Amino acid sequence: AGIATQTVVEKRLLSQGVKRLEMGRHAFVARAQEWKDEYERVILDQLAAMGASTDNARTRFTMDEMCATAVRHAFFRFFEDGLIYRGKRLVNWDPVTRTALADDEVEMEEVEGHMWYLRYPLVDGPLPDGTAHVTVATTRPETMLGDTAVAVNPDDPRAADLVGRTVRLPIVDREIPIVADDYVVMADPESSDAKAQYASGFLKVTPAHDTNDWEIGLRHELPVINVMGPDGSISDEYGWDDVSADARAFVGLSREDARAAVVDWFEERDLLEQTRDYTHSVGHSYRSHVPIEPWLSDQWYVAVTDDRLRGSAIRAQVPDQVPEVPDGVAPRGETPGDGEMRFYPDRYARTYLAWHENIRDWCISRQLWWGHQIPVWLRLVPLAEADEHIRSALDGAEVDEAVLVQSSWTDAGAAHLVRLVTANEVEEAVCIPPRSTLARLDRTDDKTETELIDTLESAGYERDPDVLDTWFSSGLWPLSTMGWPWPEDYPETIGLLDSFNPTSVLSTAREIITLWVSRMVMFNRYFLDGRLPFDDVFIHAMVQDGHGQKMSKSLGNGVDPRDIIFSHGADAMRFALVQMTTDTQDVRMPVEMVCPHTGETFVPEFITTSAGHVVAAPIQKSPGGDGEMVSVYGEVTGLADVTDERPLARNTSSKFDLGRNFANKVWNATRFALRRLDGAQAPAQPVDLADAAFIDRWIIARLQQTVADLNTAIAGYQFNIVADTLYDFVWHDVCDRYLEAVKPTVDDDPNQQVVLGVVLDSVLRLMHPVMPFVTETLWPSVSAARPGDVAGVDTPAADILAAASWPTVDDAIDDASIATFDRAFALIGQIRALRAERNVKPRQDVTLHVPDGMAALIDETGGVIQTLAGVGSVVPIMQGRPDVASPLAFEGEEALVSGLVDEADLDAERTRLTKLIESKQKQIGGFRGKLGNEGYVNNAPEAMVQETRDLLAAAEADLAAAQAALDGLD
RNA sequence: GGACCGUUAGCUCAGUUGGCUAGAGCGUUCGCCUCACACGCGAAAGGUCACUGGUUCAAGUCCAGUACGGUCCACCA
Repeated sequence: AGIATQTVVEKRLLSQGVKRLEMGRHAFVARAQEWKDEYERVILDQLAAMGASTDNARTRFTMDEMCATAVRHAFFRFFEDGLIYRGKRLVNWDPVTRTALADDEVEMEEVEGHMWYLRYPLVDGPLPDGTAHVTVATTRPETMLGDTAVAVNPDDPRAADLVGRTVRLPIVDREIPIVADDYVVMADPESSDAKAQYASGFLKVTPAHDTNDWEIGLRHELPVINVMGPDGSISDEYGWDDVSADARAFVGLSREDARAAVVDWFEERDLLEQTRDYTHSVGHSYRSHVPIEPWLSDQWYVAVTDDRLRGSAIRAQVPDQVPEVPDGVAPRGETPGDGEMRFYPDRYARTYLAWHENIRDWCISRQLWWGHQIPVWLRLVPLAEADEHIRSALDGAEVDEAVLVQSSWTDAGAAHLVRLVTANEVEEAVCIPPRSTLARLDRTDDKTETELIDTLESAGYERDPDVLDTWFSSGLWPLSTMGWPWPEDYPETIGLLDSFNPTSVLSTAREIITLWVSRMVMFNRYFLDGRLPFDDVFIHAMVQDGHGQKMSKSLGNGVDPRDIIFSHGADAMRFALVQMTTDTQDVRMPVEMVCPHTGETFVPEFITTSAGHVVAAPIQKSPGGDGEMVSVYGEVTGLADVTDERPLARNTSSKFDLGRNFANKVWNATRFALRRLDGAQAPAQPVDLADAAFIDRWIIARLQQTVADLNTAIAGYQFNIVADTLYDFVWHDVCDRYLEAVKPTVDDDPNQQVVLGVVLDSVLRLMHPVMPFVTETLWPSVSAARPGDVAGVDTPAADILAAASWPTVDDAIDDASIATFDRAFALIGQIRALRAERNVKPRQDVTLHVPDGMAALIDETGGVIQTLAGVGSVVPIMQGRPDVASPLAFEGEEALVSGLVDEADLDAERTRLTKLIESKQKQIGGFRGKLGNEGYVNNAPEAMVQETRDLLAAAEADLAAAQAALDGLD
């Protein structure tokens, strides 16, 4: 619910020829609701397609009745506690759509404009040095009608003579003071700062039409004169009451026309000193794309700078991320939640802190129809007609100063905010709580909500037409979705607040730390006695397109997850995304498109059209060359402006191939294993690993190591490590090594069948969070097929994988088996390399002639080396050298492989061994260099130095073995 | 203007308190339709870790600066 939605709905209606103002508020909100329902379905479809484990019975929308109650209750509480106030402030006003915009809805654009230098004559005549005027430099001459001062930097040499004097404002004939203010940039043509180059040293101060001037106005207590109306035209109806005869001619002009007219007026009277071209950045409305107008209007604010809100948000941070709260914030205390909120990665703790240190009160009113309407009724009455207690409360108050008083609208004792709008007119504001809160207030009258509103409206009150900023209701999310404040009114929510608030982690995007995270923390802590809404905040990376641009709807470079699911499947998409989730700030995803007609894949181009939009497609130049024809997948759809057309093609990205292949691998591996487990008998006892084959002890050890690694990674929100760990274990250890190794033995080894079943079962459990669909699908078959348990591996049965327990780890991981396997695999690697080099067919077994040490390893690993390296027989090397054999050096010993080829190729052997010798020599050189360095030997940890010595010894032994082999060739 | 992120193999990226010979996937090259999987199996080639300086026995990793790309904030920082 927000400005974007209203804009989209408005645009849609307009395309049907319907205007918002004509259809009326009620009908418009109904249309917006329809639009929201449509997109809600899309979003819920996406979530379901992606396999989000959400409780769909508790889907919530921030404008649901339950959430609306929370919003109104929260507003009422803040109002009563004096944390909501009303004040005149400059807002970012869009004169076209006539709405105020949030700062983040303003887009800064570089504009090529002018700097005009205007002369304002001194009132009391020239100075002794002849100075008769001051020259102000401005890019917005039309606002001079509202000038109430001229400012100069106190360090400016001219300040001494001029500060305290007055100038006569041309056109308006208003006498305004010259004041000293540090904000003013001093003129310096040599400066690298454009502002100083263009400055005259004198700044016209227009508090009603410029945010900086507003601040200066506050510092010098300057009058605020608003000379514009809501459409941006010059007007005398919004606070301008000294309109001179000359100025009268400007009233009614648009701001653009007024600018030209003011410049002409000055030029005609020789008061325009000069005009220079000037490029500067100007805030534009993201809706209408016109320059925004800083405009004075009445808005509602939340006093987030109050220590109860800002201070509480800061105190929530863990001390090791924020050791000390900043000055002006109460220290952490015994309040629950203090010092308990942690950001991942760490750096975002500083982002959050910096925002709160510099926070300003939050303008929460929006001139929209779509949203929670502000629950306040307002009326203006002459001071004389106000209630006695209001008059006395306002006694001595200044204009615009708001005062909370006891309300007279009901005897509930509720608050009532009053404020002098002018010296003799008072604005009364009454907040009405939601029905459920009203019913619980301790009061003696029995008026219902409707009756109260009737009473107020018959007394001349009208409801504020504005709605609340989206983030006001979003900030209440952890509360409003759990039935707060009155769960007893929603039986299905009873107990939820205590179960899910605080929740363990909030996962969100960094751009939302200020908008949303901050507000949730402030609100939750305020309303629940300090309780945090969540303990951890995980800020994930953002996906950018292949060019490093952020994906966005308006750019059209975003990707619908359903398109990826269509091309690769949900599990593949999830796996790839998890793997991309590193702790950096952003990740790139090259986007391709698939043409629905030809099936061909192409990289879309994004072009900015004359309308300022971007579309994707192969681009063709129009024949006339007077514009770009946009051809969407072969069909020319017209010139440029096709942003609302959903592309006919689907997006895809080769980024997801890896995940698709992995899902396929798991499926096939399971298929294979199930076939081998078919008919397996359940043993009476869990298998004791001491009785198991070496390869079984190894895979269980690797399983346990993997579980431990996954647990660590998950606890630290290191999701890319989770994906990589799973991939490495499942693909390489389970599939490439274990499954291959057990092929010859598993059919006849009941214990191995049990281990295989347990490994398979565990793999599915470990992979389920990342790839839920394929694993859940395989689960029933695997559960049924696994014959038994392995002692020490806890995998209790479960009907549904989603609800199956996570494997627990035995503390004592069999590291020895892992180390032994690594040695064996190194030998396997050598034999395989040899086979590849000689083009030995996979089915062709070779013979390995081994020395004693290697024989022990082969023995210990029980056939693994033979199976994985394609070794048919192992014979002691002492029995003699075969005629045709290739030597290899392993752990300092020489072995021979025969059966590779029929004829010896001595040159190939020499080349290979020489290469090996060179590489060993290089290694040895490195190790010796290190050990020869006294600094290293003396300063590095002893274990590391010893390790280097061992490595050196091993490399030297390998070198000797390789050298012996080379010599043996002759 | 400020803050933050990135720059490592042709491409997309790992590399958490500095420490073994800098890794993965894709792509490339060679050999395989080996009875789970060609979305596969085995092997190989490929990197002066953006640049400059510094700290250290030791720097992809820490510090300072530069260049390029990106994100956010902009009254403030």
